[in-house]
Amino acid sequence: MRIRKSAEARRLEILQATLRLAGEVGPDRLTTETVARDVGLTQPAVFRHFATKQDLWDSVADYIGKTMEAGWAEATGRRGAAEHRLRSLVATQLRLIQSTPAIPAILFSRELHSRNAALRKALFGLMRRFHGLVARAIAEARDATVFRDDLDPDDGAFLVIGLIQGLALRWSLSGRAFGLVEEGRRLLDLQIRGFTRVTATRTQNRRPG
Amino acid sequence: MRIRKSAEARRLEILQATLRLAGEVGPDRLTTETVARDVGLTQPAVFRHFATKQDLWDSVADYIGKTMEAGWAEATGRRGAAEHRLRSLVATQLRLIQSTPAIPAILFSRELHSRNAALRKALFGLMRRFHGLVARAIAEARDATVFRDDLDPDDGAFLVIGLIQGLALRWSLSGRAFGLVEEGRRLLDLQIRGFTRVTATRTQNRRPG
DNA sequence: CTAGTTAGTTATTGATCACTAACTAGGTAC
DNA sequence: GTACCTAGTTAGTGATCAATAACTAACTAG
Repeated sequence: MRIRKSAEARRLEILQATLRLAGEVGPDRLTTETVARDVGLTQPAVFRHFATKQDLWDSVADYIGKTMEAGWAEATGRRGAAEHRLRSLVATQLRLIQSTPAIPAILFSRELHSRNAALRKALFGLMRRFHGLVARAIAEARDATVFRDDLDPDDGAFLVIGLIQGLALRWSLSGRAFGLVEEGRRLLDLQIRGFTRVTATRTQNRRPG
Repeated sequence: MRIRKSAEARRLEILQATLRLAGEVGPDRLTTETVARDVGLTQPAVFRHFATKQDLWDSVADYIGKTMEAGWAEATGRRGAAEHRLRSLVATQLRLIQSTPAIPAILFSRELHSRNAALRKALFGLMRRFHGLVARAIAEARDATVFRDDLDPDDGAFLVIGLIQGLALRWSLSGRAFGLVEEGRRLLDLQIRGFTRVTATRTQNRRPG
């Protein structure tokens, strides 16, 4: 059967299928045949829309980047306490990973990186931008005397990002057996408790484990 | 030229070459031809020592596991404060990653996982064992009233492991541009400061940023 | 010295891919 | 309704790999 669609609609279909399938079989094992079947096309039809497979990956990276930036803009745009903005950033990122599990798979895939330096640079740049946003939220919370004043915002942001990445990896290896966002909230609570300035009167004990 | 060696010696040579090269070109892009050339053999000679490539990967995973367990045993064997054991565990792991950069590459490689469920399970099991050791050290430090008593050891261990993984990923993406162990020590200091019980009299301020 | 074993070789095969060439049918402008 | 454009098709190519077949030279036991 031959179903014709507009070039633009097909491009988007192929992009999203690639992204979804990359999360299932792994970025490097994903063939154009698999993508084509998924969107209901023959394999060569993919090359009507993307000159090379590399071009397809570049577009995917671009798509991920735009999606992330949009999410971050929304999370940082809302007014409120810096600590709340920090939570919002992390939650947004985890939701994005949960809905698009290919993201860590692509980020972690050394294959794609060594094959394509541009993609690696783009992903590294994205990570740096996210780090900047997190560090900024931490710095503001520190300046508002909510976080300890000996807390280095850059290092704090590295810990928060490590929290996300460790969680994403464990989630991935576990076969996506738990809720990323809920687990993330609990861990972030703990991490933030460690960041928080402790006044002399406050002792906040819970019963031990 | 035909250089004969004992089967056992060759097996080890091939294993170590695979491990090293996996870190350079990526686990899934690594061909038996590349491995063979590296140890000075022809490609089919590899199959004199490993029945299939899968078998080679299984052996690599086993080798990594044994190396890790040995390192952990040494780090936890030494007597001393629980907090010191925690630092020792993290430092050991980072040293291991620094000397064998393929480890995160293999751990993160979704390709290998989807192709080989056994490998994935083995790696997940290793991660769980490490998590157990870290959690135990944290629990002991908490019971010794060094760490806060509302600190859940499992969650604390997840944060510490996230620290390692985030660091390893950043190190890998950055082209291994910094010292893993030093950077790790600084971040672990920060993380442990967040775990530490704060007595009412202690305020520990440094000048801000 | 000889027979058997084994770590190596060269040559080849079959599978899997990305990508191309040549053709075809659906949509649209006039 | 005809000419043109373009999103599709089928068929096929060349590259890359893991793995095999058949043979060979080095070592080793008797």
